[in-house]
Amino acid sequence: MSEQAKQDYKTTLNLPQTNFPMRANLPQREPDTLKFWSDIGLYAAIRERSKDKQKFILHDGPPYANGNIHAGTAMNKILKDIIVKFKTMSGFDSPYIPGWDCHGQPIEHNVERQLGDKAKSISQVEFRKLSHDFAMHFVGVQREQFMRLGVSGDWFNPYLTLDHEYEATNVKIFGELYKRGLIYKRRKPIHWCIEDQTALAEAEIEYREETSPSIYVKFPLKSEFGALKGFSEPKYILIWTTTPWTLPANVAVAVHPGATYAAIKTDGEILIVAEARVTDVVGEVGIAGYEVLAGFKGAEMEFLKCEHPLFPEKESLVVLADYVGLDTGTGAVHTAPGHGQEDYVTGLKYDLPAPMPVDATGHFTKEAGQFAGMYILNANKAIIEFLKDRNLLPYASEVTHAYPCCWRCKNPVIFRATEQWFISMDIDNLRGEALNSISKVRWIPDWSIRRITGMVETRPDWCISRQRSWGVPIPVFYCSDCSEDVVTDETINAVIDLFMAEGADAWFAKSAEEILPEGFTCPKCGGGSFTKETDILDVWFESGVSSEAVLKTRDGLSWPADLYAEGSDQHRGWFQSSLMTSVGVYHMAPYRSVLTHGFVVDSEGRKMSKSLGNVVNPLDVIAKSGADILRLWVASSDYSVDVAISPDILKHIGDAYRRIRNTFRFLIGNLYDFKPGVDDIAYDQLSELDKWVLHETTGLLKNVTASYEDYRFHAVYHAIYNFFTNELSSLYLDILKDRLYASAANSVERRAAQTVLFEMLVTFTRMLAPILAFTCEELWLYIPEEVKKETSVHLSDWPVPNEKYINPELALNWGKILKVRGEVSRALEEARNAKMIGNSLEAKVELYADGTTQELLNKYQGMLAQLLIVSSASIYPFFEAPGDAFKSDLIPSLAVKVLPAPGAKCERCWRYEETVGGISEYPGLCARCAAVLVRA
RNA sequence: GGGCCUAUAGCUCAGUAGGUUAGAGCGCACCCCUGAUAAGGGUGAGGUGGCUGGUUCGACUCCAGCUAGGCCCA
Repeated sequence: MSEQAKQDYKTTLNLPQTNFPMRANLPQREPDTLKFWSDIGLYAAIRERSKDKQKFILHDGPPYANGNIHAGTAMNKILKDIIVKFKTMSGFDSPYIPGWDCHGQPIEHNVERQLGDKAKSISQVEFRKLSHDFAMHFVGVQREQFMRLGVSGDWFNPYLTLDHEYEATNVKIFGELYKRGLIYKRRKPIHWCIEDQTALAEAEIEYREETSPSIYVKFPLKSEFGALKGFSEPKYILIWTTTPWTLPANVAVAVHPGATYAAIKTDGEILIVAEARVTDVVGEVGIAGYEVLAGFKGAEMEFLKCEHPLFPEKESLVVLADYVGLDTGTGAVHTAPGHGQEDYVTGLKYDLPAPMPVDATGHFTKEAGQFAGMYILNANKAIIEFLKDRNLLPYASEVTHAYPCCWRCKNPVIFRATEQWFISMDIDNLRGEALNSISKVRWIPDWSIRRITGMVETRPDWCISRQRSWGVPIPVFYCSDCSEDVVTDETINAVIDLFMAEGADAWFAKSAEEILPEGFTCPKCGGGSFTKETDILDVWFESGVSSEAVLKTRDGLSWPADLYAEGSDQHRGWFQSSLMTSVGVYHMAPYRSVLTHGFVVDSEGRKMSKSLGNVVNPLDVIAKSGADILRLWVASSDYSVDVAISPDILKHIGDAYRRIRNTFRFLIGNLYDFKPGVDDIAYDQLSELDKWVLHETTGLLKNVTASYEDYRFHAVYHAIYNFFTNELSSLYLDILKDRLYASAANSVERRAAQTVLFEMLVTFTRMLAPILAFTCEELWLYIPEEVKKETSVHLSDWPVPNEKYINPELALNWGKILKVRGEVSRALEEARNAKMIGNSLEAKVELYADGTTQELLNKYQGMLAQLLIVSSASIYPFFEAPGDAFKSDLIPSLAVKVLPAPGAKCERCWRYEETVGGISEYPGLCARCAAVLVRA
């Protein structure tokens, strides 16, 4: 037979034909799909199609509008999109309104940096304009990037925290909380730059090496102390400090409750020092000889009173604090609640006053007595001298240590207590209500509720004021006559109206009188002149009111949200700020369920950082491999813990993608001549193998649907991927090739196979659409118009399991048959290694079995060869098995003998058949193939 | 330092109310095919289950400690 003739037979086969490319080329193709979605107005079409369905509201947490997206934000948005797409397909109206957090210090900081020296000379209104433009620029950048991920949503009508209506919502909620009595004012220490005379955020602090005084100060003990009864010498608690200038604000001495303290007698006085520090302190102070009089726990000293070392008429209380260190110093810490975060917390605990004798320029006020008017950093010397004169300073030296400095002027900053606004957790039991609300929310994964509960139980009052420009002003007026805060329905409504009309900028441009209603007077004193609060709201307050600003005000949404889905850091952030503002006003959580995901880390589990060089940029991944690769990575990962990404991991995902794509390509390629609705074969006429695969597919569909509903997308991925590999590629599709290629094109057996393939194509395309948003849309193009009613797969319905396909009895038999098939594979491999066969069609298989195995094989005798992809298979009793047959370890009483297939190789179907040459017209063909050609 | 969380083959994941030789797919090695072909099929080798103790007849599974890592606080 010539090559020419062989070629001729090839043309008589029904080989796959398709334009669906094997290589995805996603970076080039995906933008076309995006354009298609845009052209057909996909998001609006989904809304229209879903308008009467039950709502499922995933409320978007607003990312911060600066910089490009990163792997974490990409993962977050993809997760949300998978959820929304699945919910949409499975019968819900699930609108998605993306949002952005547009105010705040980082943007302000960036604008200041861009402005350089000009920053100080422009007006607040001008500055806010620049900040606005900066934020809007990145809203645009991120919108493009999120859209490129394939995330569908109302992208050109997002919610922005700088929208007028949104700004007004803050005022409304503030007013409600104020009316309920939850908002109060109190002094709190903040970072303060005395050079620039401004408050600084943590991010604006840089730590530099600075030299400070290091002194020990004797605090004269005034109280009787049981442990030292009987000693008449003057007693002192010795404290250590590196900031002598904070001593005028001292109100307490903190000791560690669990540490042991020693009273040592020297030179006619008694010093109290932590026992662990005695040796060092004695050495530093230069005490020649001493005697330990007593030892006692720090806790025993609680509430003792000392004389203030600078102001003898004042007292300083001994308090307990866990943070007191015993590695350096004296084990007793000078405490000034106005000058330090820890001191402040201790002050709250003991209800201590927080005097603030330092003004904004860094000079002592008259509260500082004899030091009034001094510049604080120059006052160190004066204070040290004063203490020396009073014989209260046994030790003075210097230390070099990391000290917080201003990012701009590089000068050391100070902690300085200023008036701040707070939301109380306990005045009206907001904390209790919040905890109660938390218990009614579904938290995913379940450890999430422990985390949020623990945090809410212990969190301090929420400081909601910031000394900043770029944000929403705290809507409070002050009476010029009586200095009282003025917040009433009238003032709140006036501010709401103003913001609705002109935005929060107007607060900075207009006077109080211009904002307040004509003739408004102070409710307390009747005064008619007012000033405005200059602080703005914490941006967490702003994002916290998003459910109010979006879900309650826009058409087509509903409150509370069905789901919030954010990274685990939001337990402290948005989950809480949303909860508090909502509980404060409505006594309930703004969400029914909260899903949280881990952070993106590298393959070692370490956070991504430039210095480690392990940063994976999602934009690079999209440009190189495509957004669907990123989406598949998200789907494949268990996000309930941290999620790893690396070039290696992405390579594996790329391999998996190609496998999925090629399996689809095989389905499509074999359906080129199949007309659904015309060529379908009824279920009853399908082969058992076809029925088996429909049974398995239906089971898979049920599993996958349940996994989607539980937000367990990695289970979806693994189930589908394994099915493609095990059930389809290596089994069903491999077996089907003979039927599809060699049977007559219009034969029942081939049409039956195509009926099944088509069903799988449609089902799997929809099952994967929430994940492989682009690829499935591409696949959708290959589904005939007569069958699909929708222009986009994302407009189609979630597949419904067909109960008719469920056939447990059949599945049970096939489970056993496939086990036999596995054993035959082993036997064939042995024969292959022995060079007896290459292709399995070169083999004839003899199966030796007993009992139920034999019965089962007999039942399926007719399709055994096809199933095993060999040329012939026959069954014999087990006892007849030849000694050299392959013995199964897995199935007792099963042996397999592989022999070269008798007959000749059919030039068309490549099976070895004794019928080859039987029909003279086609001397090289088997009876089946000859018959096919005769009929054609 | 505190709270919450994680640690199963190179990778992504299963699993166990504590009980025979810990699973899957990928990857890898080798083989086959060349009519899914920058594809497809087969076989096989990979795990002292982060470490150390404890409870138990028996622990990957329970407890404690430690190590590494993550988020949030301090």
